[in-house]
Amino acid sequence: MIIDNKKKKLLQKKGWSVGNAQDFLGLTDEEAAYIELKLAFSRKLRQRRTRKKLTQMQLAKMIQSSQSRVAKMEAGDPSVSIDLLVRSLLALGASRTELARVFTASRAGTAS
Amino acid sequence: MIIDNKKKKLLQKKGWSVGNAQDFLGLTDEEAAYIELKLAFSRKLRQRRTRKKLTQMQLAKMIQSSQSRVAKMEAGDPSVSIDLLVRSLLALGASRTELARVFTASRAGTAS
DNA sequence: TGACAATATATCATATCTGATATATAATAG
DNA sequence: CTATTATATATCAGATATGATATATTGTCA
Repeated sequence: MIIDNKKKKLLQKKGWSVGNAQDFLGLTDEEAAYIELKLAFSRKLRQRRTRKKLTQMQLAKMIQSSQSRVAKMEAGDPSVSIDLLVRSLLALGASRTELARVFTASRAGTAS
Repeated sequence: MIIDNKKKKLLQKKGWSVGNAQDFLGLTDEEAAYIELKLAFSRKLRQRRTRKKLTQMQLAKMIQSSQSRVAKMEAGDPSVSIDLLVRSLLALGASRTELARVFTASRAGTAS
């Protein structure tokens, strides 16, 4: 995803999580869906972590990572893979059902 | 995931997709869940592709990749990320709901 | 205000993933 | 059987992601 990363960074510069992504830059449907998905996982991660009253540092240790990377995960940084997000959520005890819900609840601002 | 890759390869050597993964090597719950998840995506990808009567070569072009990588994706090769699997599925037109179902239908042999 | 904890952002060496290529092994048709 | 097409497996250079580290920013409490 060479081009996408640039696009994604641009997206982040504006506070894009306000609305729904979809092509206000030249994003294809897949690209938009993929980005939204990652952001949905980001939100879920922060939600899980804060609900458990864990600091980013504590979570970092749990998953053998660093505070800065946790911050990036929660910020939806382009340098973070879905793999890492999923593994982190699993480490936080997220169930399959909960992970599945992330997909259907992807639209920004969906509670849960 | 340094150690996991080795474990995963070992898992593949045996025809492990028969049963359910879970710690018959020293897998933690998260590790097992993560691996099963990836395999579930693999199965879904092949399903989507064959239903559309596409060859691996054709799919490869659709996602700017190579036939060999598609084969690896469908084989659940450790060198394939969830990101790539998800992006491929999106390119094949999979809906969010369909992706979500992958999570809950992860146990080997679940139809759909 | 200042001190302290939490989070954010930047950079970088190394690990991992990726597309490409080559080649091997099915699978199918003639 | 032998072509032909599809799929699998191996290797590798280049691309991307990762943990670590440093530092900046943002709380929060006294």
